[in-house]
Amino acid sequence: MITRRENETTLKDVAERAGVHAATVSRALDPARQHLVNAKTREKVRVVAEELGYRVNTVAQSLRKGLTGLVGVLVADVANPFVAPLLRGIEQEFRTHGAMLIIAETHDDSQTLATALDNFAKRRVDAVILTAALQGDEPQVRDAAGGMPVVLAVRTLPSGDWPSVTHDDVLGGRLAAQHLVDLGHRRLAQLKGSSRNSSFLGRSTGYESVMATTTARDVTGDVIASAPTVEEGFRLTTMLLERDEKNVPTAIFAHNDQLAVGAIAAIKERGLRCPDDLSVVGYNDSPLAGHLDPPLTTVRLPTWELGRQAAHVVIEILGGAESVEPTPPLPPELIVRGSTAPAAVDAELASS
Amino acid sequence: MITRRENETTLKDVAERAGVHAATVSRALDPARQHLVNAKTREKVRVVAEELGYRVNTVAQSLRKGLTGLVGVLVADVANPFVAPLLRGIEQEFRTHGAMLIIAETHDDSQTLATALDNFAKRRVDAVILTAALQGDEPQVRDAAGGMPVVLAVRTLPSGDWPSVTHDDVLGGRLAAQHLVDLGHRRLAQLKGSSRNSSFLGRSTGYESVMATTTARDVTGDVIASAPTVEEGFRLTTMLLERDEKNVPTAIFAHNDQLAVGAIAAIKERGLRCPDDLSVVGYNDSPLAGHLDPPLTTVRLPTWELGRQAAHVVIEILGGAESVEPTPPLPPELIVRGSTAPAAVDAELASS
DNA sequence: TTGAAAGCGCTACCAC
DNA sequence: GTGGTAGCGCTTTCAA
Repeated sequence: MITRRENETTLKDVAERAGVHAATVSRALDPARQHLVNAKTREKVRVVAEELGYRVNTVAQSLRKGLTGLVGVLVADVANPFVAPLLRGIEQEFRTHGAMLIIAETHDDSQTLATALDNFAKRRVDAVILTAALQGDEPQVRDAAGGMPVVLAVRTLPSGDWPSVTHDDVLGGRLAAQHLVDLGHRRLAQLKGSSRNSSFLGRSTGYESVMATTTARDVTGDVIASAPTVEEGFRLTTMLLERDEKNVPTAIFAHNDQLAVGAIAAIKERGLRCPDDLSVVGYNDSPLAGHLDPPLTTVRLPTWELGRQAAHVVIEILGGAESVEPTPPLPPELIVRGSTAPAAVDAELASS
Repeated sequence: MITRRENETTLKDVAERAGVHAATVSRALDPARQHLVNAKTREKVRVVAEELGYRVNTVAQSLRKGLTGLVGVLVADVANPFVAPLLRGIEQEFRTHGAMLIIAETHDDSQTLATALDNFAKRRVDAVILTAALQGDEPQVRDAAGGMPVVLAVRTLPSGDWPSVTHDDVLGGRLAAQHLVDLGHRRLAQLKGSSRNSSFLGRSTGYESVMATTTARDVTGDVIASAPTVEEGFRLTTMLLERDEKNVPTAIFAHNDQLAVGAIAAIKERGLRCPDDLSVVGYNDSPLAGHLDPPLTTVRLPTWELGRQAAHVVIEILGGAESVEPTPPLPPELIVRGSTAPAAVDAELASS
């Protein structure tokens, strides 16, 4: 049996002790309405409230106002390194508005996503920031969201039904591919994440757009990581390295740092060296990326800023904005470190 | 102006359409009370509720029941690598109870901690899991917590006023120190975090208990990291290496992986090698620790399990348990990798 | 400037 | 097995 909290000081208690009506206390304590109250009364109320250790009951307030000051944030995986800065950005932006964040994870499962959204809806969160949308989730989001405002962050959805704030993953993919091509690599491959995830899809698109305009070959084939993990990076790279020589890449663009780390491990395992034999580019600039062996060349994202912008869009919507201006995708930055190097003299090239 | 949500389907709407009383709908829809309702009525209500897309209003429910199903989790820093598994453990344990987590950060600032607790209290969370307590925060916690149950996790407080679930940091410190001593190191040093943080304090205690029983020397001195970051690890280690030769350690126990990474960077910067010249042990087994250069020897914590246990204690308290049995500290595990090696033949030793 | 009354949506209790 | 009533703690009219 769960026991309910007892003996809480209520508005009425304060009112009685201060010798005024509850409504007056309510007004006196609300910064937005204190001016309606006589300065003396206001002070009296403040003092009594203090004495009694009064604390508003946000639950009652929410019921009455129809607003909870709660924003639901849905992430695929709290352990993902970009989640922390994202949450910080969101929190920062909401801090002045007194909103708090309620967080749930989807683990990239549509059913879990639907359930989480439903829970948010029952709790009457004022809005949802959804960072875990996968292509195909539209019906779940539409149904479960009901009347709640939803803002897509990090990952977007093709339908365009919801405002979204994203990184420019196409640019990130281009930056990575161009860097490798510029280093003289002639056979490149991607370690791709699921294309239902718009971030990964964008990275592929960017990479491919570069490959389309060079004479370097894309030897990726149709490999896709079943999950963007170190283990998958290792497995897929091992497969790439086992191909006949003409189809082994000399440079790999991994869709995130974990895949990249797995790739490097596979390269070493095979007795090859990174970057001497193969170059590897990661994505996300995870916390210790610069201290890996070798230090990882990767793409850095302004995720904190993205969080702020997503929160800002929410604030606009809640403020009654008819339509929010589309936010341009935030540009990433290539961080060149030790895992990429000029291509070794290449048989294919030499024979031409 | 913030607009309030309109046109929500309420219990009453469902009741009218189903031709029954609201109270009946309430009973029919609550798994715990459906048995009080005639099967036919129950089904009828279910169907109508479905049709109308009815969703309980948890806010009203909470007000009435005096229970929100919300648990506040206070962390020092969401980016800390152990936060993710901790949250998962907590969430996992609460999932069946339908509770959700509301999260706030303290950045190790007492004022921020007090404010966050106050916000939790206003929102009438059912309990707080506090992972960010620092020695000296007792008054803030006592005041701000008011009537809320508080469970200390990860970090504990000397006063013993609150139940707490922790890792066995003393053991962790001993494991690290013993490992280095066993490798033959004769001059060891710690990279210590603030002793107001019980985790760091425990690690020191463990380390010192080992040092007290060997002939190896502790050359730590009174250096303490102002923050447990890579930069501080670098700065402090540089200082250690600049000392006269007899006081330069050949092995370093860093209170977390970031400090360890900074230490390794400083060692390299000075033209020395890890582990050939100096061994380094970290703490936490951060995600990419095994892929650093060199792979980091570190202490792994069962943080997921800790989260589960903390949540479990909360559930017991909410269940009305008079007193909860103290939870024994969870044992960590030493993960030996490449950053530690036998001590080089030592001048001090050779001359003896 | 303050008070009184109503009601947000729900559930506990008591009648029937 | 079901209905009625009251009330959780607050804010918002409206009236004085």
